[in-house]
Amino acid sequence: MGVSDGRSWAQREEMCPHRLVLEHVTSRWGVLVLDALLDRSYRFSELRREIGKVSTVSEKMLAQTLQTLERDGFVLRDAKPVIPPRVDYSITPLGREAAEQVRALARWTGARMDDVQRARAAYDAAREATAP
Amino acid sequence: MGVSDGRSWAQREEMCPHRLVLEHVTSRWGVLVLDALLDRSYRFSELRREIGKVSTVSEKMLAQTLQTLERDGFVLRDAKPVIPPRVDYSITPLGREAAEQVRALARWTGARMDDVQRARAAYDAAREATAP
DNA sequence: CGGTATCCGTATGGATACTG
DNA sequence: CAGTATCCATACGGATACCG
Repeated sequence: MGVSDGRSWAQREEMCPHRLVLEHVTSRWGVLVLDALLDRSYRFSELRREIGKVSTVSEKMLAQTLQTLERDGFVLRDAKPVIPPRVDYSITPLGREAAEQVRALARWTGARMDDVQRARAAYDAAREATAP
Repeated sequence: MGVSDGRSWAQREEMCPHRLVLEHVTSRWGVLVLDALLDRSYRFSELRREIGKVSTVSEKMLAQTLQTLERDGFVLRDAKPVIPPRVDYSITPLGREAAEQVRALARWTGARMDDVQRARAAYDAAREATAP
């Protein structure tokens, strides 16, 4: 298992297995993929563009993320045997449960951002007073 | 902002701010710290040992994680001016809200592990059939 | 179009040593 | 004990090229 085996640390098998799954769904791109698929299914490039509205993702990382989520049973991959190729990604019932919780958490952070901002301002101010 | 400035990518300021906060609470060690502090407060090394039951964390990463969570207003740091030093970490009301959701998500993944395992087995079997 | 393969710079984070 | 500072291996992930 070398440097470029294409698997993130969150995909290798160590520690308790459910920690890994948690890492998958809360990973950088996992969150955005699940959130997008919660609303509707997407084709690969379409999904890349949708996610790109928030943060740019490379093809490699998107493919990797989708594979991981598919293997875990959260995402369904439907490759139509047509030319040009067409692959649709949708969320599974299991994935929906995960995605809803992830989205709830994301919404919560959004809603509490002002509290966080104030906490940060206070923290930074306190540090500036001690170490100017 | 160089190589060893001690801040993870999740701590640098890019993309929508609430994505950053989400990264903080769902980060590798953030999850474990919040989960531990949800039950009671801990001293630094005590917390390190507690988390170590699941996965070993370096002093550096634990300190970094605690600082980030403190700055976001999720964790309260109480440094007693005694010798030897004693620092207690506890969760704030805001942090509790986050931690409860994170714990719920963690519990969910634990509860659904058998579904995930089956999905993985099916996925792997399908791949083995195609590319033996 | 929807990927996979390869290369590669660099942020990430672990080990160690040191300090108050 | 509770950190900070430093060093450094590596895995993370972006860019590019190419294939079915």
